[in-house]
Amino acid sequence: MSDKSGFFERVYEVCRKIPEGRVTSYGAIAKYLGAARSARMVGWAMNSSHNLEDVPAHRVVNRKGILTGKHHFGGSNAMQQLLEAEGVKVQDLQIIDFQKYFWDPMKELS
DNA sequence: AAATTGACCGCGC
DNA sequence: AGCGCGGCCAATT
Repeated sequence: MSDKSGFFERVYEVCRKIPEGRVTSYGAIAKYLGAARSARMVGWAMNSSHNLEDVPAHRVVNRKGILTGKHHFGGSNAMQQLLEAEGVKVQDLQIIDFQKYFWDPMKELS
């Protein structure tokens, strides 16, 4: 652990710090890591994080609050179910009041 | 070993 | 105001 050799390890760490009932965007995480332009990389990190149980990737959505990666959660609406189960209202793969549930790592963690 | 994709975001026209 | 493209790092084929 403490393997800072990878950009991913850092992403996992932030994802794990996401409180329940809260969501964040790829760009926010990327920006917190100092790579605002590497938002795509965050998506890849999640792909690996899929093997890790400590990383709630279902709390990570895109900038619009849309569950872009719900297809990677098993091909079902599992991701939406998980969010709703935590108190986040999701409609048609889009989070309602996304701005209200938005959790900024560099603003909350700072 | 090289080329392409990948759960994105911000800017340009 | 709407559509398109380039950029970032790494993994996959």
